Amino acid sequence: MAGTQTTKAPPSLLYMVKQVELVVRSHLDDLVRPFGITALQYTALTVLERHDGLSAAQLARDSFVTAQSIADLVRSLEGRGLVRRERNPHNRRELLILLTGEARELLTRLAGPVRELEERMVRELTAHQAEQFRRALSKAWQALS
Amino acid sequence: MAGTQTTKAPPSLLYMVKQVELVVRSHLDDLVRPFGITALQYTALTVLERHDGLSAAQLARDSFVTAQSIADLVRSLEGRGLVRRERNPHNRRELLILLTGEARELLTRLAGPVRELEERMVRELTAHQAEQFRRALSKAWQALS
DNA sequence: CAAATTTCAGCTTAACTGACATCC
DNA sequence: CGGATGTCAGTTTAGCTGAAATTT
Repeated sequence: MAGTQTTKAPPSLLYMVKQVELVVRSHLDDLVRPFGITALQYTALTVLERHDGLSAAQLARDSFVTAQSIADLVRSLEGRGLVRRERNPHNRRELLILLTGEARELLTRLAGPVRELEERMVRELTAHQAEQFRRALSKAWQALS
Repeated sequence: MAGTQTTKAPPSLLYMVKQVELVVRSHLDDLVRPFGITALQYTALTVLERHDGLSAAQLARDSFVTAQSIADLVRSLEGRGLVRRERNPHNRRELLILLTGEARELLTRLAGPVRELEERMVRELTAHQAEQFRRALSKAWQALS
């Protein structure tokens, strides 16, 4: 104990990351709820948008979760008609996960609102600061992975 | 649709925030596991460290969760001897949540490792960039709250 | 046979809602 | 009584583990 503390310690960076993620997820849930999906499912769809035809095992490795957890998520997306699964012709044990046309339409309709949310998140920053913010997040992710 | 996309869209800021939070929580869980608590419980303790004697209702409002969820968390911390609850003498329906000496010792012992984790997160940034990162997180949180 | 992928069954945790009692 | 706080009971969701089947 180094003397009496006159100013409170600021929230840690770790805490602030958590708080930002919490409030982002809350807003994202509001945006996607009318489409009958959760923020988690939406995020999985955007991952597939960048890497269509991933297998569940690959998706799981990229997401820090077990294959089992991904299986549940994919099953729910398949039930909603947003993904279909197809055997990899070169490796018959793999099931490739592919976006359906309905999913692509959903992603197109959500692109604007999601971009607005993202712009709102950085509205107090200059364009340069927003870019630095992106780089800092990327470097933080790399440094801890 | 502005023509054919030749380069993949980068991950969105929203996605990167989520990924950083995920990997931070994973490391934090590793740090606190030997003490028999979860990252979530540790985070609650650090909130109480900054605002000791909060009521469960206040804690819930600050954390975007229901009073019921906080009650479960507080009960588990009380069972581990890390907080005690005391009636507010001026308002007998309120139960103030107070850190115990054991919790303060635990926080002291974890302070170093947690600081190291935080330093690792920003090790690819200059001191100035790390400070800007903190400000960007703070502004993003405010803009969405 | 060994490793990778998927699937099946069951479990745990952390959130939620609703109903209720207590207190100011 | 009305509003805030806390508690009790039950539910849901998202993650987990372990075991088994299939393919390379």
